[in-house]
Amino acid sequence: MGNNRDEKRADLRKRLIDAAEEQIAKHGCASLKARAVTAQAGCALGALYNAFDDLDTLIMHVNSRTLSRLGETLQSARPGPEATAEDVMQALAAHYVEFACKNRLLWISLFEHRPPEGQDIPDWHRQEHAVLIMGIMAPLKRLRPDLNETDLALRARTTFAAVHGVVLLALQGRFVGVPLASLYQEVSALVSAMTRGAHLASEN
Amino acid sequence: MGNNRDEKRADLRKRLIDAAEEQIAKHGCASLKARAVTAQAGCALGALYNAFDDLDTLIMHVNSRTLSRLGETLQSARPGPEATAEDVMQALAAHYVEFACKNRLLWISLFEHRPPEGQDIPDWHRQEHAVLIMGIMAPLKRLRPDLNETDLALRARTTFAAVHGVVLLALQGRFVGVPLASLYQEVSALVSAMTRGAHLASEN
DNA sequence: AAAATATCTTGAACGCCGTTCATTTTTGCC
DNA sequence: GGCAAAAATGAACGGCGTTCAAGATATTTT
Repeated sequence: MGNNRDEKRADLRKRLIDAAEEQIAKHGCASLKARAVTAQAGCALGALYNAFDDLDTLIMHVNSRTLSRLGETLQSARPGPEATAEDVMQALAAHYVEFACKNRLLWISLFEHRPPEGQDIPDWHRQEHAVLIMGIMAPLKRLRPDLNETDLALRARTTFAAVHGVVLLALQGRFVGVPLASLYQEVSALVSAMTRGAHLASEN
Repeated sequence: MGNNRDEKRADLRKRLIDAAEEQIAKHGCASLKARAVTAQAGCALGALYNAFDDLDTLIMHVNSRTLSRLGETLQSARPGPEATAEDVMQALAAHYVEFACKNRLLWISLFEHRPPEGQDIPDWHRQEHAVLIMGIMAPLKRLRPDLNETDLALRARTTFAAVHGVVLLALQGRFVGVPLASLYQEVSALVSAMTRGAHLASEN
C-alpha cells in the first residue's frame, strides 16, 4: 500500500478538525488555541502547520463541516408536494433556527470568524455558503413569478439574511436580540410577513 | 481650580478614545493594539490601564460614541406628520443603511466586538443599544394596533434584526450577502414586504 | 537490501500581544 | 515647602501563533 503516508496525513487532519470542532463548540472560535488543539489531537504543536496553513484555515475546515451538516438539515426540511410556498419557507426557517440553537457556537463561528486583515476567505470555502440560500429560490419563485432569475437570487439572499439577522442577534445574546424563548415564533412571524408582503408585491 | 487632575484624566481618556476610534475606523476592532493607540494618543503604554480597565472597555467607549451618533442619525430620519407607517420604517431603514455604509468598520465593531469568554458587556453599555429599536415602536404600533406593548417591543426587535441582518452580511462581504450596489433597494423591498405583511396580519 | 532522497515530527525559540508593577514624576492640599 | 495621593512610565511577564533546525520515518532508487 503506497498510500500509508496519505492515510496518516488525512488521519492527522481529521483528528485536528475533530479537536478544533470540540473546542469551538465548547468555547467559541475566538478561544481556539493551537496548543490546546494539538494536545487534544495527540500531536506536537508544529504538526498543525504541516496539516494546515494556519489556525484560520483549521477553523474554516470546521466551518466547512458545520455548513455541510446545516445543508443536510435544510435539505430535510422540504415538506410534501402540496405544501404552499409559505410552508416551505416556514420549514426552512424553523430548521435553520433549530440547527443554530442546537449548535450555537459552531453556527456562530460560521459568521464570526474572519481571516486577519488583508487576506480573505478562499473560494472553495466561500462557495460552500451557497447551501444557506439554495432552498429559498424555489418557493420564492412561486411567490414572485414576476421576478427574473437575477432578482430572484438577490431576493433569496435578502430573505435569508433577514431571518439570519433575527437568529444571530438572539443567539449572540445581544441587547436588541429577541429572547430565546420567543425566537421560533418571531422568526415564524417574520417569514409570514415577508411571504405575504412578497405575494402582494407580485400583484402590482 | 481644583479640577486640574480631573481635566487631565478626562482629556487623556478622550485622546485614547479618539485614537482608538481612528484605528477601528481604519483597521477594524479586531486589529486594535494597545501600543498603537497609546502611541497615537501620546501617552505611555501603561497609561491606558489607568484610564480604562482594559482594551475591551476602550472599544466599548468607542462603540458608545458610535451608537450615540447612530441614534442621532435615526432621530433625524423622522419624516413629516402625514407620513405613513411604512414611510417612517423606510426612512429609518434607509438612514440605518446609510450610516452603516459610511461608518463601515465602526458600525461593524458594534456587533463584532465581544468581551472574552466569561465576562459580559456591562449594563451601562447594553442599555445604549436601545437607540437601535426606539424609533420602530411608533410606526409598528400603527401597523399592528392589535398587539400589546410586550408583543410590540418583541416585534420591533425582530423587525430591526431583519434589516440588520441584510446590512451586516452585505457589509461584511459575506458570500450570501447582497452586493453593496443592491443593498438600498433590497432593504427597501424587505421593509416594504414586512410592512405589508404586518398590515395584513393585523386584519386577521 | 542498502543507500539516497523526500517527507513528517518535534519542541525550543521568535516576535508580538495584553497586562502588570516597581519606580519616578506630578498634583492637590496644609 | 513638605507631604500624601494619584498618575505616568516602560521594562518585564506570561501567553499566543508561527517558524525552524534537528532528528525520525517513510518512499524511491539502484
